[in-house]
Amino acid sequence: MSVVVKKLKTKTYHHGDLREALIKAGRDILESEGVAALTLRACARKAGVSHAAPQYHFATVADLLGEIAASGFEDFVQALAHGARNETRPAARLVAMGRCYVAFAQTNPAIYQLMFGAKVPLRSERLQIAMAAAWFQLADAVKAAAGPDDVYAKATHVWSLVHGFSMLTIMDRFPPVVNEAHALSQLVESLPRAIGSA
Amino acid sequence: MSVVVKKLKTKTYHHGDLREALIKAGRDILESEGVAALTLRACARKAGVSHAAPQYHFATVADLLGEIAASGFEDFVQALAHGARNETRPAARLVAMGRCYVAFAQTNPAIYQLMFGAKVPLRSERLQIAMAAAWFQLADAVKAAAGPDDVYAKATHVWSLVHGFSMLTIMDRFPPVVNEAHALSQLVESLPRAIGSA
DNA sequence: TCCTTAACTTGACAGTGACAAGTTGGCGAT
DNA sequence: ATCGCCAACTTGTCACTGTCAAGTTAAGGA
Repeated sequence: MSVVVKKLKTKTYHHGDLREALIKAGRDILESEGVAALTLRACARKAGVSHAAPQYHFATVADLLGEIAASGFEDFVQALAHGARNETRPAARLVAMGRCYVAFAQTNPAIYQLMFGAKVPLRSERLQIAMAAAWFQLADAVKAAAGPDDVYAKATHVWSLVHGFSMLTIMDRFPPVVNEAHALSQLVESLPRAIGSA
Repeated sequence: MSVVVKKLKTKTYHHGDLREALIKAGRDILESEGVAALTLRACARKAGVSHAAPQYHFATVADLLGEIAASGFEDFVQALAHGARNETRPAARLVAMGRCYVAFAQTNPAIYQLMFGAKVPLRSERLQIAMAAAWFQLADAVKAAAGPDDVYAKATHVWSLVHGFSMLTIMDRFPPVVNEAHALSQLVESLPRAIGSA
């Protein structure tokens, strides 16, 4: 086994690469059991190590959660790019990106909740980079659709809108009178207009 | 003491009215120590009872949190009404309400996080009533400003926008390049336009 | 081959929510 | 008036959490 591990990784101590394995385990737990089950000891169990093993790689549980969230943000950035890849008109690109944003949140509610929840500190560098990438991707789409004037305020508007809708639907916070699919369409279609696009 | 209690409440057993005392204790903890410190046992300590006393009034910690959140929603509804009381023009009322919404969240981040967080279940009747009151207050303002067409989709839009902005600022999720005060002004001023108001 | 030390395990502790069993004291029935 | 019932509480315990401390293992350079 150590031979196999040696092949795959340079850092090949007892486990192989426990750090990444713990992050992967966390993502699996999130998907299968939800954010409430995402526990340091649960990650350790899933990775097949003792409950104190993570300590060596993550000073605190918050640090582990931060790295899991960072990995989620990386996927999120990919999803946003992928969702807008076919649209060439800037306004349509923005709409597609908005749709894609909400779709990611609704398809992966657990990781999305972690990413934007209070449990993860912002001190992870990997997290900050991935968050910034997501932000500037959105800001770029805004700039392309509405010009360089006041881009950040406009991007803040767009982000607030899609994030708010995503969270409220995930949490089931809208009353039954709301047709969420209809409201979503109205909402994303309004994005170019909201930022003063042509 | 039992005489005093008897005067104030009909349900005057050992404590007096532990149920409400626990909710009050929870709100105090939220304000002074934040949402992470809001624990069943912490509420019991603050109310001066044993750790298992809450069990009798709340089947589970989630039920207690739900009632605390409900009490927060009741204040929230008051704040929204109070914030818009001076504005007579429908569009200005909506803007004022939006500003007030964000102001409440930023002034009381802990209770706001609880109210819209994952820890509280929606099964509390008091919570549902207070949530519905907040929702319909906003929906009414929307209707007054933009007419009865598609009110719920428009209210969903407004709610998503102010909730998203509130949460993202509370959680400090915007990059430093964003001027939050400026973005907030742009955002709330856009509300009438966003719902097609005159 | 041995020795250092990174990477892990074991064990303990305080804190959590939940449950079970014992205690207290207010109030209705007599 | 007092007696007994039972709602409202306390005490004690359990499994689980994150964190720390101390012991163990094995990879890789000398």
